[in-house]
Amino acid sequence: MSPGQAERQRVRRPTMREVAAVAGVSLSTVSRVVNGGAGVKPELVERVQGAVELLGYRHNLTASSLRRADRLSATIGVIFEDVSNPFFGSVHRGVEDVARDRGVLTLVGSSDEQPDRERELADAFMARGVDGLIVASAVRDNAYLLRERAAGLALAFVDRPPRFIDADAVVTDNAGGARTAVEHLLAAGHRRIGFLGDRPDVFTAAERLRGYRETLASHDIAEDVDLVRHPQFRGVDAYETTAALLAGKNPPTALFSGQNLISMAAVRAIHAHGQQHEIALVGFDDIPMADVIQPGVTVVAQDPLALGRAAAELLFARIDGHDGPSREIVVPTRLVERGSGELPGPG
Amino acid sequence: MSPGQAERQRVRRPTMREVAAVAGVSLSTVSRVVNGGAGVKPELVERVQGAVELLGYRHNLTASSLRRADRLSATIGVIFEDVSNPFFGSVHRGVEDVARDRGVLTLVGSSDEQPDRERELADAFMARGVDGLIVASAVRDNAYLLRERAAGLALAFVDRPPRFIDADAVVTDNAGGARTAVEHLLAAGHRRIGFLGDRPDVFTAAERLRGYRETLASHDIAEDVDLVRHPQFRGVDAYETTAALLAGKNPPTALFSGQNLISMAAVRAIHAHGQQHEIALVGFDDIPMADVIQPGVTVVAQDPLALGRAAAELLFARIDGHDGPSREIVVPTRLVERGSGELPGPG
DNA sequence: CTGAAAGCGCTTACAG
DNA sequence: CTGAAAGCGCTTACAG
Repeated sequence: MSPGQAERQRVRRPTMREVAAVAGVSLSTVSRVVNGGAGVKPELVERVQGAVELLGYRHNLTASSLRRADRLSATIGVIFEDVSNPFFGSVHRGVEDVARDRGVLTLVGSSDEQPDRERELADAFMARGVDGLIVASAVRDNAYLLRERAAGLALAFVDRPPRFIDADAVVTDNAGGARTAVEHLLAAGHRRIGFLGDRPDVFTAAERLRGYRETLASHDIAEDVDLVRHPQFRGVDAYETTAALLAGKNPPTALFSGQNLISMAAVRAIHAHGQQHEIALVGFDDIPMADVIQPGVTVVAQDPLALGRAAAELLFARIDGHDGPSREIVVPTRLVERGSGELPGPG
Repeated sequence: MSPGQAERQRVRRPTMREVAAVAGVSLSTVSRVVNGGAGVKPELVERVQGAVELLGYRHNLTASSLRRADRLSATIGVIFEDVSNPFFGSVHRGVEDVARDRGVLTLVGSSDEQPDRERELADAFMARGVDGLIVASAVRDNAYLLRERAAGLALAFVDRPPRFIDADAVVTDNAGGARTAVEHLLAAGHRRIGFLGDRPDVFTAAERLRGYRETLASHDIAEDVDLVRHPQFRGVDAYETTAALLAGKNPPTALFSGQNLISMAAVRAIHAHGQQHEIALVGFDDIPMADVIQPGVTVVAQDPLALGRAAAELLFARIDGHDGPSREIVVPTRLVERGSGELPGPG
């Protein structure tokens, strides 16, 4: 039996009061020393530090922030669709890097694109007294956050802008990136370009679809509704959706896939049917190993790290008391030509 | 100007005391209702709930857990090497899934494999009163956690076992997986098999190297130290290390790469030199799009989701008071043959 | 510069 | 079944 584990319930963590007793000073003095020691005689500082060392005292930030004037917990909450999606993994890292410089920790949760789950997470974060919330929102209406914000919660949206609430946001230039992608395929001579993307009630998907449509329209190409597909579930279903699209009677010669997991499935499907040197493809958002696949997968890359960093910076500005009008930062995309997007069309 | 943001400092969140006043009951009764309402007259429950609704009262878990007997914060801390590494993204998701079923939230941080950063994170989590810690540790000596555990912190190690502290752990069968990989390459006729892996002071790297060595020894193949390389930095440097290894005077005919990011770099280097159909490769840990690359990348796959889930389950058992001896769960690997590992050797 | 006292928002014996 | 009181571990006016 592990003695440490067995004693879990018995041993108590020393308190400031006990440190004070050992150091022979008052509770107030210990608090002052623990919080930086401003205006405390060096001799007392030393005595308190000795007692802290001796007892193994650890500051209780929970009790501290409950009593402190600013009420800050040095903790923020982050809501993503799925922490195991590499895109959000990088956004997460961007947030963490900025938060870390401020000594702030991040609570993270996955909504799985379910509104109820998103609200539950927001509630749970609030109950734990987070100073702010960064959210890649999956709901149609973010008004549920109005009351929280009024109660002092700082807010920043990332990847998708807020709806029915005025708040800071950092988004990728989705429509612009989609235009770049489709223009690129048109320039290679394609006219029948398929679109694969999330349901359009996801903001990013709607924007990318809009960019696709606008570009076709500006080239006087009538939209063929049969070429626009929305896989219900990512991964397997996107694979089948791609396969079905390519097996249709009048298939596209090129594809624009509007999300990283969908792109991976589409690439897989095209390769499975041996059409990787015939069907052109441009994906929105970069995918791993895209340069090693033959042909290389051309993408309109996002900058998820920058998204996360910018969102955290906007959030901390609010936490610091900035109360100017809401800001929206649009992060540009970058076309990365690797081969699949440069396959010539029939035109 | 956004009115909500401007009023951040002015509006206060209603307290239980205010709810009590509005409902015309005592603070105690409000507390009882908020915590489930056991033993409170239905009529009072209703009145309290009405006041809660009216005022928009939100429970303050921070204050609650400070006063509660169990002291539980319903929050755990998780330390990874890097949250943007897809492997840890999946481990994270496994942890979250189990925690979510219990209403527990996760604080997450990246250590970047730096011992100081790991200790800082552990301190920061402790200061915020987490109920337990799941850690993929990067330090040589985890004794720094002894005092925390004695003070009641539940502990579970994931991906790497604890050192100098007796605690629960969930690890992949690293040596066994490495043996499988190297046996597979030997069976294909290879005798000169290179090893690419993290520095051996990382536990997983040492274990995989051990599996590699044991397998060679069991086949009476003398180790060639020139074939064992430890890229200092992942990514770019692993690429160059691979290129240098293959460009040597007596290069290997096969590679065993001991980590996902290193495998990606190795695949990239092999392809860049057009040797993807000559140099066999088996990677430890699966990599994205491995099935689409030509030839497909053979790997010994881990199950990161299972690692995360199991670690969370061990942790919650401790949080629930289980005080049996420490347990170690070893998660098996799975060989996934895709082509690169089946390229024949000269033997 | 230091300490005694009040109180952050809540839970929990205790008495009625 | 309900309420008044004490107190979780800390910070912060306030007085000395």
